[in-house]
Amino acid sequence: MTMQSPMWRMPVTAADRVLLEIQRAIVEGEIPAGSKISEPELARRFDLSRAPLREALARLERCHLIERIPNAGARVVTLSKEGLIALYQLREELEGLACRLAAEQMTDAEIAEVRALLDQHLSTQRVREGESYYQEAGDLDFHYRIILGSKNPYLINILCDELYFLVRMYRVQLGMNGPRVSRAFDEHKAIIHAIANRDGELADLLMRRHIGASRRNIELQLTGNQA
Amino acid sequence: MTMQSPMWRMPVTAADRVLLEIQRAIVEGEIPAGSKISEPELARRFDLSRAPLREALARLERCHLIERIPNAGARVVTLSKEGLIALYQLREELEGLACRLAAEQMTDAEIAEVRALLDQHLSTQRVREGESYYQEAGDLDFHYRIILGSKNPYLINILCDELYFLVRMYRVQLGMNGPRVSRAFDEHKAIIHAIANRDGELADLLMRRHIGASRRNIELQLTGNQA
DNA sequence: AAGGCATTGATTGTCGACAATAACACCAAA
DNA sequence: TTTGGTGTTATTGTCGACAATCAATGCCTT
Repeated sequence: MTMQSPMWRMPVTAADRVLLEIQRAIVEGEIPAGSKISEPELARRFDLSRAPLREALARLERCHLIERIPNAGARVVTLSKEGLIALYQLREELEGLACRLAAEQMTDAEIAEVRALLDQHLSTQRVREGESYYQEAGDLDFHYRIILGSKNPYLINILCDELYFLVRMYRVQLGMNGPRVSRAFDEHKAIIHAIANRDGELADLLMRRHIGASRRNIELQLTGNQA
Repeated sequence: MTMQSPMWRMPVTAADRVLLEIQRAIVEGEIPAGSKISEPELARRFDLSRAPLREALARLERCHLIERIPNAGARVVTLSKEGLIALYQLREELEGLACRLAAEQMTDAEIAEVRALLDQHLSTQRVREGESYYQEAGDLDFHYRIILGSKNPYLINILCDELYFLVRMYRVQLGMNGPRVSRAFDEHKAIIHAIANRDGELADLLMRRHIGASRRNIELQLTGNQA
């Protein structure tokens, strides 16, 4: 039960580097959702052999960004309403659990760090109103801290390494918008406040609501723009 | 959101076959917990190249049976009390969710199938008292049905493909014992009964208790035999 | 013209060899 | 004796080529 403490290890190997690049490309839609993955083409594009590329593809499948069929190739996942709902059902449950665990596992120092982080993000947010990137990064930071605070390696692995790339893909490609950007800060503060009070049940409830609201927000975009 | 409907696809490729063999070997302790994995050695043992073997190792890492460190090799996981608790915390939460979803997603036909399955397992169990294998297989069958009944692809993937090999490893290597073998049947019946009544909350509660009891059972073995 | 079948083409899966990195042992100096 | 450095060895990461499999095209038959 070691599972290295830095969330992502430094990309030391070629497979690691190309994995990060392809992850970014897929999440940001540079490689379109639903498109076919060609191993030779990607190998040429990133100028490496197919061996490390296949290693990267295996990990992409692990975080649900591509789907592979033996002897038939891989496709980038397609975003859908059912997929979003299934994904967020899990997020609600798992991050709710993370909150309960964090309420009894996080040190006072770690909690203080998160609060400082929130204030910092709030100030930068006020300046750059509407800049979705900072909201994105700030929100991710917050959720990551809570998840890590659970101190459960399996939970951390599932959320941070396997599910969050898909979450980001939905959020980036369908866009975050409107009044949620500022409301999210208040919800974050309420959650960390509950954790600071060691009230795991309340933090759980608030986190589920927070994630549920986020899901409905994306769901609106999804039903409005396409389908 | 396709994710092929048969839980495990037929092992068509060499990597698939060797993966199954190594999984079994690790779960049953034939390859001891904590031991180092040597790629050349395993390649000779299973008479294939390192390419499909590394593919298999990547998937073994995915289901937490081995831990890899770049440029340093892989080790079989070591079983520990903390690991067991962290694993079962997740199981309780996820299978509880599976029960709530199954209560509203499973068809009457699927529910009837599970009930038939339970009766069948009960009869074979009465005959072969103490044969832990049949208990193991029957219990797995039951849980798999409920999980599949949730109809949530991500939940199914996490539980069946990533977590359950570790669960089996704990159960096989530490042994199931005592009165739980017969009690489990009653708990299973109660759970499927709640699902049949479309009472997701109750099924959730019963499943969490069921898994919690199983955890305490293994925990006893773990603290008694070693450490 | 429609359907089935074989052939062609491309892609994936697998192999053996090479290069780069890390673990290990040994030796020398403090 | 211990510590630091160094050389060796073994393991992992990467490469290019071959074999097996699948998708597509065109042809033949009904």
